[in-house]
Amino acid sequence: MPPRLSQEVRTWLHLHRVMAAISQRLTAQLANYNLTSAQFDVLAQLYRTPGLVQQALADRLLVSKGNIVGLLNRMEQAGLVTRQPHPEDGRAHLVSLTPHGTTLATQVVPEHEALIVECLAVLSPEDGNSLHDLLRRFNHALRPA
Amino acid sequence: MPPRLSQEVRTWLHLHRVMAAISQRLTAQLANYNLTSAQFDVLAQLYRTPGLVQQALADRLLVSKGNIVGLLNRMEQAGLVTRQPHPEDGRAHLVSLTPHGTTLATQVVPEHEALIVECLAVLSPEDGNSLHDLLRRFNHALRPA
DNA sequence: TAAATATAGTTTAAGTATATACTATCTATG
DNA sequence: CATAGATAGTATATACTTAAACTATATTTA
Repeated sequence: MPPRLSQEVRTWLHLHRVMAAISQRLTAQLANYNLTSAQFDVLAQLYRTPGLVQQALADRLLVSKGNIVGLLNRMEQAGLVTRQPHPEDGRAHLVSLTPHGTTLATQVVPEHEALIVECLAVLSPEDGNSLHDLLRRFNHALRPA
Repeated sequence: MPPRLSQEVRTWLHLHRVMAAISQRLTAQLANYNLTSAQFDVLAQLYRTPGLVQQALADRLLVSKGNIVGLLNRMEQAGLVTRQPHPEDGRAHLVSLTPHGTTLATQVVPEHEALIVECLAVLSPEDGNSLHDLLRRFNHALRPA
């Protein structure tokens, strides 16, 4: 007979379920554009910050550099991004959106953000503010350790 | 020049980073026992609720039933779980922990929960309560849609 | 400057995850 | 009872993800 779960564990489970519920909707929306969530993340990052090197992309998306390689291979294949040699660093590649990638981003990034806003809107404005503030502080407190 | 991100999008990004930071620590702890996070989830679920059928396991862990197949194959290989024919349903398999799996669970489940508690402890008790309450309500509000 | 070290990107192996189609069994309806 | 539809589990194809080893280029330092 296992003991009742602590509040902390239940918080962690709630966090998982909230992420899962929202991710599911976002993934479904992106599927309309033949984009996976991982590919959208790359697209949106390059849309906001053009001309990143692969390692910078990995750092910003919190994934390994090896992950980025396969992701960019598939997105290059799909005509969304290009890799160009870095003018100053012979090891690095500058990654950019193609015109097609840029066009897609201008369409899908705002829709994606609108769906996030819609998901968050199930909370009252006060709760939304509280959650944002708590998560921001939580994130900050977790950083150094 | 992209516009500033909305508060909702920033909340979503904070959620991602908090999950990533905590998941990283949990994954590192589980690696000491040669367990992946996915395998731990199966282990802990069977520890708390012995004798589940594969589909029930998939439902509780919010993953596909196909995912469970490969997970159980590897865990069976590692001597952690067994599959037995269901006594009343010829299609189903009852999944149980082996003695080795049970022993491992009694060790690693409390350590895992302790690390979750430790991560949540970077927040004040009041903030911890607020976060739990907000996420519980958020989760509930997201459910029907 | 030469050698040691670090970094950018790639490759590989293993695991995770989904959707889809398939088999076997169960359940409900005619 | 027969069959039509639902469900449990599996197999396959594709994609995501990491860690580790590797190559090539930069940087540091002796």
